[in-house]
Amino acid sequence: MKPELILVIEDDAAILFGLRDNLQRAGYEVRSAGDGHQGLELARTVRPDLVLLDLMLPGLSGHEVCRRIRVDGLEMPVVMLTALGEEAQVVRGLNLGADDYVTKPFGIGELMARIAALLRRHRRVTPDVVTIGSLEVDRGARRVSREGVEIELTPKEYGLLEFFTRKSGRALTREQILDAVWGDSAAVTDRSVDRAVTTLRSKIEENPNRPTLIQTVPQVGYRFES
Amino acid sequence: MKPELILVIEDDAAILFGLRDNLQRAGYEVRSAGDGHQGLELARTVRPDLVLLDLMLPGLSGHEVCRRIRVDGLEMPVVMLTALGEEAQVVRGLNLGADDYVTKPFGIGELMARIAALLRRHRRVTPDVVTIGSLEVDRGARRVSREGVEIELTPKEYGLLEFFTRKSGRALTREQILDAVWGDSAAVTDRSVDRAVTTLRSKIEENPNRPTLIQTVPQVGYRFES
DNA sequence: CTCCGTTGTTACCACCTGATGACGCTCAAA
DNA sequence: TTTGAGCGTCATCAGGTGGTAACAACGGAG
Repeated sequence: MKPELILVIEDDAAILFGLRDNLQRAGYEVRSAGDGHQGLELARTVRPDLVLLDLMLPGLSGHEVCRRIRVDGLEMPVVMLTALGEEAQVVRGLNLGADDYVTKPFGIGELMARIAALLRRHRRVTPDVVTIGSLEVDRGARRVSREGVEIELTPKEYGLLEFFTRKSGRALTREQILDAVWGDSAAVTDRSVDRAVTTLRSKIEENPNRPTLIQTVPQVGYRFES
Repeated sequence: MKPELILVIEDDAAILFGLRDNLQRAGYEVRSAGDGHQGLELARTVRPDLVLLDLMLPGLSGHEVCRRIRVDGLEMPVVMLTALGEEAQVVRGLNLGADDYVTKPFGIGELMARIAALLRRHRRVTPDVVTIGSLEVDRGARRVSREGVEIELTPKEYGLLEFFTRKSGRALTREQILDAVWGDSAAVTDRSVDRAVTTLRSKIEENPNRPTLIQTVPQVGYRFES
């Protein structure tokens, strides 16, 4: 099993050092950022398994980083680090989609246990390799195969498929798909979603004319079988 | 939307009363138990959406209750309530599968926010599905089925049915239905509602000639059974 | 019993939506 | 510079969808 990747967004170098040290000793891989913008960028690109997020940050605030992470559809657990006596802040953070918070100064044992609990719960919900019918999607290795033979997908095709696996069983609007797979930066028509779905179907469906994995939901978008 | 059900397992009557009061005011439905055995029994039978669990309990300890809940494969979030200065206990609790803990005395606002956050996260994974008699409407997947067999609906039919499920039990005028399902943009006669209801009935009613799910309310419109 | 307003049902067809082949732009590798 | 893969857009086409109309059925009022 690949070690789990934790992103620490924290501007206090001493605390960051302590966290990094403890996390690595516990077997996690660690990336870190010193301000909000850089942290958000890393969260988007390296897709950590969990984010440790200081509330007071230069650049974007911790709240804003958390909110944008959720807006982007990223689902990893987020743990807020706050100073004492900020209950109001905490409430706000939790409402923005944070999963937990820990008050500084914190017991390192407690923090590690919380992290382990969140990762365990999250893993239960999103396993690394997903099997739908005879199709196998290995999110860890970024590989797709059917009956052992690998299916080559382009980056966009894979991104679309991975998004589908994370939202399997739910009807997804083209807009949701665009936001998640293309990102809000790209100015793209939702016809492009259709196009991408067609090519993806041609590669992963047994019979692309009668798709079973990716269903069209008329007037809405698509649904991936669960 | 049905209110979410929270099970509180707590032996201190004063704290229990306060929790119950706050939870109900926040719109949750509350069940409670005063000892571990009874609490576990309730968790198994009523399947609450979340469990608030005191650590010190007569009968089974909070830890034991939590462990058995997980052993049983129940996946609802569990929040532990602990007294101050029990970090070791907390670590143990989190490792047993608790999702969070709160230290007494706690700020009620913080507790409520944590509860809301956990429910939100958990709900993201379990789509909301409504059951009327033997009919099952999965709003997340945009699917309808009866006894496991899927019923294919056109977009308009589904939109109409979903609207009905959201307003079930109330008589709805054709105008209300038009506004909600067709949108004010479309200039459509209210005979179209009749027609849509007819086709919908033909698909979802056991006996379309004697409708039970969608009742006609003469001179007004229709009512969906609740 | 008859008339009339309301609702159910069926047939028809204009329009829209989604699938897909073709094309061209961009970017990176050779 | 060339080449080719990736990908977004466009045009076209087939099939489904749903609105309208026309008629049937129903039920209440007089």
